[in-house]
Amino acid sequence: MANKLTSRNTDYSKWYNEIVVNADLAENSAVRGCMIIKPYGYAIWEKMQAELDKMFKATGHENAYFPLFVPKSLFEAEEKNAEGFAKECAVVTHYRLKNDEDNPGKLIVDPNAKLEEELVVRPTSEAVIWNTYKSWIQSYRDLPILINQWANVVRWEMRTRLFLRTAEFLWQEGHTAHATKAEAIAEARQMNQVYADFVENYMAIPVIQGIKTESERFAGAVETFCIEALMQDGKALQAGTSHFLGQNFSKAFDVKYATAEGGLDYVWATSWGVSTRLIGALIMTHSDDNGLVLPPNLAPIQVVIIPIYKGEEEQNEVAITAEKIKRDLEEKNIRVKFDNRDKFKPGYKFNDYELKGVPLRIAIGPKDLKNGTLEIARRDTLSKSIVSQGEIVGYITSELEKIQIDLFEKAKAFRSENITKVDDFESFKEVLNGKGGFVSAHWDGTNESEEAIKKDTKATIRCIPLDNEQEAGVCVFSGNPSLQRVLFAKSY
RNA sequence: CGGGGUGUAGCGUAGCCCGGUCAUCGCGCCUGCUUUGGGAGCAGGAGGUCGCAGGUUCGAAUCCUGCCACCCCGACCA
Repeated sequence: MANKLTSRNTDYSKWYNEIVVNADLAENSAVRGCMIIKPYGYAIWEKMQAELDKMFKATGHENAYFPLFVPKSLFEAEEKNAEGFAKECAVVTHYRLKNDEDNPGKLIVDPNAKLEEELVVRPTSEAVIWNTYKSWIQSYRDLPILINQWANVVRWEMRTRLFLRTAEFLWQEGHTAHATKAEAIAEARQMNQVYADFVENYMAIPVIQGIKTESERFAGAVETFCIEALMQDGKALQAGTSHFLGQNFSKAFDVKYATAEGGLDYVWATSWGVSTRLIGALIMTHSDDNGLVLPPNLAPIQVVIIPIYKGEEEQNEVAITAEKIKRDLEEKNIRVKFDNRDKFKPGYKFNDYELKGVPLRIAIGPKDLKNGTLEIARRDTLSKSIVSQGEIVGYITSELEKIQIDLFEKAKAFRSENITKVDDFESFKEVLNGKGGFVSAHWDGTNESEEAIKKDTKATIRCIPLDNEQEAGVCVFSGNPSLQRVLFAKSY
């Protein structure tokens, strides 16, 4: 039987809406494609932010904040970058409304309040930041600058998709400046590694690190590193990118520094980012027909305690033990919720927390009080076991660790099954249209073949894996010689 | 912007061809009683300018015209 969440052409938004997010803002279309993140979903994002932030700090970065608005003249300074984003920019042209004389109670844009220069709502912040760096950098002593910003950005996509491609999204963007090319490349690679570590260790999503081909590269970058994940429906998802920007931005914004040797040189740059898209990746990697499945390391609630009772007296008795277990677990820094609401029955709560993806559930009722036991249920496997109250803290602690590992291993096994090597174009198409997933195939390295394949199959080159095995072969499309296999997939 | 489709309560829907007790049903919401180890049952209740504006008609959710919005497929994409 087809799993709702894993079958092809699934409307994931149904889950999103029920569980974390409501994208439906208004009858008024202007904000279509934006998302409302509900408290529970935002708690997941906060947890992700906290962990990423620690990793950024550990690698020497600091947080700062730059403006939302980018004067058009700044925006267009780096031509390739500007061109790449031009088609999806929201632009502020006026700064005032006034009463509509023909339509009492309504407002119109005041034509007298037209801005001299339009303001682009940032789709990314390179322009503002490099314009600022210009005044911060004079000497090699000012380098490196290692800054990250947590912000929202706007990209007016033709077609939006909850979490994966919303018109506005939350992200972090790191922007660094370096004295040497080697240092900047090392930084870009390092941050890609940080992303891979975070996504694998906290989100339990296996990723492939690689570099993008020219056509998939970030506009304005010399090299784009990425992490690519595979969703349950066989489509690939770009989960994060880290760019080596060369001297493109320092030249565009004229950011030069005095070298130690007394010369003058342009600065080397990187930028890197991950976004709320990762929440989408989380849902689409682990969840099942019963709702979300959250890895313990990110779950806002790791353990929920559900009391079972008849009557107020029994409820009070159960609550005493439940509260004690809650305290014991919290002492071990486990995030616990005791849901003692009388308005809902146990069965309802069971389902509710399954929908929310809470990793472990403890049920406690009269039987357990009598026997000194508890019923523990795992969200990922839906299995139940009876544990004695005295052993509960140790049991929960090790189960949470186990779930974290099991989720990752399960996703990794799925991915392994869905990387298929093919050597001719017929089987290439067959795999893509059949089981999907990544297709590992030889490619001659030309734009033309890549483009032709995309046109024919809708598959793109997701990446050239880092440390890729070199292997002579022939391009699956053109038959020309090839040095290595690359990963193709249909993607979000 | 090209090709297809839809718009009825907070959500999901029936009715539209063939105009007239047609505003239907489910979920959710409110009240009361009974319930509580896997989404409770019964009884009662609240909630709708049938996307908007015209038109045809004695009468329009239903037919006609115009407009608006949204969804799916393409170009774009963290």
